[in-house]
Amino acid sequence: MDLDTLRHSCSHIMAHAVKELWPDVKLAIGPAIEDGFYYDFDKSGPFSDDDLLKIEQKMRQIIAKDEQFLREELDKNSAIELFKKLKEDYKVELIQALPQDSVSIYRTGKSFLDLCRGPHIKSTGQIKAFKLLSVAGAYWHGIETNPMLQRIYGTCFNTQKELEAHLKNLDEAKLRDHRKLGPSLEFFDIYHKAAGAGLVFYHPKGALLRTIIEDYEKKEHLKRGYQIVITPHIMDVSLWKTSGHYDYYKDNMFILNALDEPAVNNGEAPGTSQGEFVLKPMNCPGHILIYKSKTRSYKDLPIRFFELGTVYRREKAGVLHGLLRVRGFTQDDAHIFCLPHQLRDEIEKIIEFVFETMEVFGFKEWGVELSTRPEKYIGSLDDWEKATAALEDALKDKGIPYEVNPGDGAFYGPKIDIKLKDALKRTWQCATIQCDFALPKRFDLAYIDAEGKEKQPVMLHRVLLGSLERFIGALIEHYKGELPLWLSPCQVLLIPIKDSVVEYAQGVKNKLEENNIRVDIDTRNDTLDKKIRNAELNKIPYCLILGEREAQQGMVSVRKKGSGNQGALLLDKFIEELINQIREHR
RNA sequence: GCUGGAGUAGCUCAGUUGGCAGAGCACGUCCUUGGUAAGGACGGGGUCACGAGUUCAAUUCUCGUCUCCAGCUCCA
Repeated sequence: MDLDTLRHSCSHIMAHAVKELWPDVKLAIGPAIEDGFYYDFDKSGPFSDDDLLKIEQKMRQIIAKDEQFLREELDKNSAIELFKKLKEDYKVELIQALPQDSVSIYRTGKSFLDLCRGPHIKSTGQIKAFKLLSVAGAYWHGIETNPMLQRIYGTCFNTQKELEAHLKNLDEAKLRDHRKLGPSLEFFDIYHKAAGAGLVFYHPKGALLRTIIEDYEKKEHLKRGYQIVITPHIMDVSLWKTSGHYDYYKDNMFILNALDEPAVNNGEAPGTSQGEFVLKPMNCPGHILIYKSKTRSYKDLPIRFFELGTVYRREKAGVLHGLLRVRGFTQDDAHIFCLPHQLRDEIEKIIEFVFETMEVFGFKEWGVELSTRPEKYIGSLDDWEKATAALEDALKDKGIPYEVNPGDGAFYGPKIDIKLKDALKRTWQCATIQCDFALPKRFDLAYIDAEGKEKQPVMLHRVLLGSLERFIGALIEHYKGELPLWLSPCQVLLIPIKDSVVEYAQGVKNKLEENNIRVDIDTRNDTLDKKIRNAELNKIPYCLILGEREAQQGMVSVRKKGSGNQGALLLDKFIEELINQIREHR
């Protein structure tokens, strides 16, 4: 049975049940979605968890009756009359918006009918396995100013077994939640009371993880002809007016008043700032200023500036979510200034860089999307076409399948988004490549061409991991907190069995550290079993158990996370094997 | 920002129909010196999210604020 049809029918049965329990409720829409279905209702009070159980029960009764789904065609006007009589205002509105002359409705049982294009299953008895999951508010037509309806989510499968597997998968996702794992592994926390919401504090282990990631990225960027730059966290408001960010995102920027400061006169907007500064929400204007600091020749291009740039955005309270949406985060951000004919090659290089980086971090699958010009945009239509074509050509050149998101681009240019898929096949927005003719124009960027004439360079914005915060969240969930060896903040934990071997353990620690292995030592007064348990819970890749036997022979007893005792090895041998394994991992 | 739910020790959670606040883990001290996932005893730790109101008395009831959770809208 086609799952979409099954789920769509299941959502009708849910609406049927709701109408029987609460006849005054008005129906909105109820489609099948990925993994399930929902139906939006207009009801005066909220649905409680108990109500969900009641609805499920009623649905089971309707399913037990095995009522037929009967299709009827009606002309538009009589359909409008019918739904007006039923006081289904939302349905009336839907029908009025439909272009065709006739509409179809479906009846189930004596009492229930619904506007619907279909198709549906034959009868309600074909539903074998379903569950209602949650209630949430949702705007009518998804528009913020419209009334808020109540949406009930549910899911439905062909067999009970598949349903249970899906529910288990949902539980599995909960176990991987970075908001739980992150703090419990002492990677980070997100204080709310003392500091404010949406601000991340990296604890030593998380800061170490981030440092490892940053070091890797710096090295790779230098290798590929990028130059590392560092720009200020606050910059005069006039700069953001020039860039256009102020007009588009003023409400989402942190604006600092420093009225005792004299107005900045940067020659561009004299006197406009009156000592107002903006906490940077983007790194591009900073990089642009560096580009503009001297005359550039066509021979210098492409110029690739890379910055681990920390930006702040005043996100609405309701959108904050763990490490995925925060108010302060660090991007692995680069801006590439190039000649028009270099554009495609640069884009292709970036795409290769992205894919290689994803693989190094252990992500094997991804989806690619091309987003085009939005309603609010700057720049000329001609430039937008050129930019979009450049991105599209690069994707085609590389033979990369992609989907198009019309109108989803940035205000200054179209973009390619690369969404990686984790171990549970969930997608994470990380890399993005944006083509931009607009900012070079606004900032009057130039290079001198072979004939000595001033020309305008093209600019690419791109991030690989996106926000390091979000990426670390993705890593934690992908690996369930069990990071690969090369990323583990602590790679080896030394466990001396008793006080008399602590000195030996200290020697082992020094030796490992000389080989750049990250190592901790647990000298606390706990039993061996307890220390091993702690190491497992902290997801440390290797433990070395050190007692009299090992100390006498210069050996270490190796315990691998998840696979237990590996037996004893000479210390040198262990180090050799470990180093090989770290290399192999990436 | 919107709709709904929630907030008790560092963590996981009991509890008080309005009358001195509880457990396990974690932490500290002592005993124990161990061989591959929790050794034992004792102890410290709380403005019961915050602010008002009702009351002889509020962690408990009412209102407001903040934060978190499930979504919606948004995401340069």
